[in-house]
Amino acid sequence: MLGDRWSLLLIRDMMLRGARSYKQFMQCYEGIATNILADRLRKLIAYRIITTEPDPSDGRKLTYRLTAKGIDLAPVLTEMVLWAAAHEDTGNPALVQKIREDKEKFMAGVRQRWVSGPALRS
Amino acid sequence: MLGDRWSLLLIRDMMLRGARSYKQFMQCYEGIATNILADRLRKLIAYRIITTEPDPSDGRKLTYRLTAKGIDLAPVLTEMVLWAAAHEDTGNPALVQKIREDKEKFMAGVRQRWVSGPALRS
DNA sequence: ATATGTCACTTGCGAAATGCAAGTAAAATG
DNA sequence: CATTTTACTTGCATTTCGCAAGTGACATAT
Repeated sequence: MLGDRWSLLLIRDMMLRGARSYKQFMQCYEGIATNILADRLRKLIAYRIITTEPDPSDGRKLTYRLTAKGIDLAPVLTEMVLWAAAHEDTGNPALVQKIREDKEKFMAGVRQRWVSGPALRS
Repeated sequence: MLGDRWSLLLIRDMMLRGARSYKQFMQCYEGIATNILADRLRKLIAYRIITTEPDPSDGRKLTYRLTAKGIDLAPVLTEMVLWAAAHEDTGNPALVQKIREDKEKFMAGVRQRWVSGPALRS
């Protein structure tokens, strides 16, 4: 279900980088093909990990949003980031430091970003 | 790196079910093709997540073992099991209950099983 | 000692998934 | 009204996967 190359990366981009639109996904982790991105978003919606809603200020845009089920993946992603930081040389040492200082606080922050509102990034 | 259908399942089978031989992997999560299994084991060895050593009592057998790096995936797998239990109907409710009661204790147990010795299962 | 069985694979091949480039429709912008 | 932007789709070549059928080293039974 999440056992493919991209699904977890997309969720990571939503959680850690705040990606919410097709275009942002294309930019965030460059390398995903447009057809694959469309397919994975469709599947994540089918699995009820994300939802989509139209942007009221721009009829072209869609906003992708993590569901409660998706937000509940925060502990998994958090542990993955920590593991990668410990065993691979990976980006964003500041983020890792922040997570290590207070894991629970970090995850609370992730959840907070998704409870409501159209806010972008942090 | 772990972004394929089988790698994480293999690690899960080692951690949770104590799988240590090719044959056990074939039986544990039936459905993996033999060539894919061989390939994934090779890659996991290349990534230094597992190692292999010959069985002294039987020249045909090989024993696969998690490295420290592999054992460090325990928190990731643990959170995945909890997530799956919360949002999908998945097997082994007893295990989930055990994890929920004391997550740290459970992970300590996982680590303990891999520090030494040829013991099988639990 | 030879035949059969077991274990950890490899090989070949069709099917499915992926990557890439190009195209499209609807809405926004100049 | 022409051009851009956004979120896709389509076609096609390449890669990966799944399945069935070997293979070779070792073990076991006769």
